[in-house]
Amino acid sequence: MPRQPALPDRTTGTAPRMADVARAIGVSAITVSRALSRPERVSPATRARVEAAVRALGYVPNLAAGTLKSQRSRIVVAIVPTLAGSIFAETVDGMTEGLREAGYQLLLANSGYAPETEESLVRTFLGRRPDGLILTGLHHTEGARAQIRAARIPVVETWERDAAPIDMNVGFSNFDAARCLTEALIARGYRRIAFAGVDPALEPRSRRREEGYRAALGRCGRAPILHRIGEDRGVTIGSGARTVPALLAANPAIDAVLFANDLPAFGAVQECARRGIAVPGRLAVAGFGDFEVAREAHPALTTVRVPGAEMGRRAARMILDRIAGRSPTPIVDLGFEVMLRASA
Amino acid sequence: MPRQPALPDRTTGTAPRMADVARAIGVSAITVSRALSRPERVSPATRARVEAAVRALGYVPNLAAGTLKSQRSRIVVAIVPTLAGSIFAETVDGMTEGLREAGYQLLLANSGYAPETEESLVRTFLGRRPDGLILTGLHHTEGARAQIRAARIPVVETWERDAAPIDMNVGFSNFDAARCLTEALIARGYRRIAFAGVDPALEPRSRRREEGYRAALGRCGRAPILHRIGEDRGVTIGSGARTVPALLAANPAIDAVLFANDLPAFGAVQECARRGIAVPGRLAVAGFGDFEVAREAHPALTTVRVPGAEMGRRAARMILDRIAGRSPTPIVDLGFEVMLRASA
DNA sequence: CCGAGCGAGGTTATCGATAACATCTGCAGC
DNA sequence: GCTGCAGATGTTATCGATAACCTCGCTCGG
Repeated sequence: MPRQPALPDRTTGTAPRMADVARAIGVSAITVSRALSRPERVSPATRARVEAAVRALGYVPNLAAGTLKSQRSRIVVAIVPTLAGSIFAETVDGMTEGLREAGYQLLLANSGYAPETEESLVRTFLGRRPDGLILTGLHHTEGARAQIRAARIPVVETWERDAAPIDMNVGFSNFDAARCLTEALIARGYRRIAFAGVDPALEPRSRRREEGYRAALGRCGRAPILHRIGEDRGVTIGSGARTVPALLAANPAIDAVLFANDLPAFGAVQECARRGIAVPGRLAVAGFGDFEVAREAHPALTTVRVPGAEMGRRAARMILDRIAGRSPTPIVDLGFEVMLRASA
Repeated sequence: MPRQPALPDRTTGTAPRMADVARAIGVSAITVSRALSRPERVSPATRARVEAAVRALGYVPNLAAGTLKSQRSRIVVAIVPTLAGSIFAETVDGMTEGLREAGYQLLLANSGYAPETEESLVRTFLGRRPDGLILTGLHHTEGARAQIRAARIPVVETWERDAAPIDMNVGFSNFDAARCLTEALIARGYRRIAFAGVDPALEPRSRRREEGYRAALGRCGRAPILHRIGEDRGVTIGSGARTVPALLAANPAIDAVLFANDLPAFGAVQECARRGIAVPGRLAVAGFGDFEVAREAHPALTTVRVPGAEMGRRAARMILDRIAGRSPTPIVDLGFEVMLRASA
């Protein structure tokens, strides 16, 4: 049913359009558009009348229409593996923060760590014609990469560091972080150090940490001792607790264990307390991430601090810079910090 | 510059449109549209040709255009206070899960616990013409409520329970949960029970918990002992640790403390261990939420389990049901479960 | 006194998909 | 042979905002 083109027609339940606002104060639609999106381009008097009419009518601009014509959606898409477990949540918080100020919105998806899911998410979300895209990690399917490149929008990959990102990259070296932490353990005199990580095929970042650990051990001619955690429901405190007896049974001679994540490391420390295993006397424990629980553990966890929220903020800023025509540094290494505490 | 209406014009860098796909296989645009959104309405042969052409051209439908004409955005907006701290993160995970299967996308915002921020977020996000809206809690500004009602879309309020929601409601009673937990403490013989919550003006759910606590105490004629936590950076483990000495200094006679959140409760348990305060012998500690850390604490935390992820899934389902024209039960109480463990 | 220059606002065409309505083909039923 | 009808596909108008271009009136330097 065509809408009445001449009369205001406020009787039907349809939401007011820009033209309705314009008619109410006797200006054209484009003036309303300008008053709302570029206020400096209309006279203060007109601007005030537009604002009053907008309020009076309860007008809410239809951004789908604006997006269609202007080819700018003011949407940034972010794909993270999961929000649970607090690992990526603060990165996402950092992103929304930066984007909101600039009037951009965040369309969020979680891939559940599966690259194929990511690919199908990418396809669907690109349909919104986002002005930017933020991905977690560097491991994407070839199909996803092709689609992303074809979209010709700013892209930031986070949580890892790479010299050849799809477009831009903000992160830190999981490899170096784990290597430095392992070297710190070696420096402290531990010799039989195990690594407990999740399936490397599922979590590339855990794999890089494992490689860093191997590299550090290799330097002093020691063989790695690997243990898999989190077969159940991911990287939990409980999975770390269960690791302790299994690990000690399989490798009684170890004197330290490095977890790919603070949560299971914390669980291990707790479990050791329960079993009367001295930490770090009998078994040193180290984590990864420096979550709050690491500081508050007893003994406090030796771990690596990573720039979670800062990666989110920077990623948002890099996207916005590019949209604004500036050229941000395309590769940013935010580094990490080894936190030596009582557990190792 | 008008796009070539007759020739394919693949030379310019513009993304292919539906019309380009249609031209490539000699059908009309509407047939492509149908093949993609209602495949059962075109012949299998045509459908296959469309799919092939879509792949060949790398066509990605412009959802802004579709939204504009069809008045359905396939977007659901969710506003949560924060993603940090794992409280709401799993609720959001639950939402995305349910929505993705139905081809809907989640537009996420965090209000930082401030109703005024929420109001401005609502305004902006309604501009996307979402097909549904999921809010945290029942406390919204009058302006926000008016806008939401005017949008005439399905709305779900979560994390609290109310007989008169804006539209639909899925949650649990924070009041009853805290009351039951307090009564359980009383039943266990504790008499001087303190409550440690955040500023009630900032967190309505904490306030309701406090009221439940008061109600339980009132029944057995005891006066409440209140303590404020989290002046610093919100509800952290550390804030709970710092609470212990302050609380005992101000009220040496207390024998139990109920925290509005598991995180500070956990911090308190840890701090007691450090200070040699017996838990629950000298001081019983209870939390709220049943996060994993509660189970893994030492002693394990007495707390209340709340249906975090399930609220997200149900909220998504209720929205989708309404969109599909079904009439879901508008008010769902998912309940809670008092978890009696060793700490109280 | 005139025209350049600028600020304020208007006109028109268009972004890309889809709803609504129209057409066409083939086949069942009488 | 003809009507009716379902299934497949096409035509047209439109969703609501904004880019691009245009007009008008005013100020001000020479």
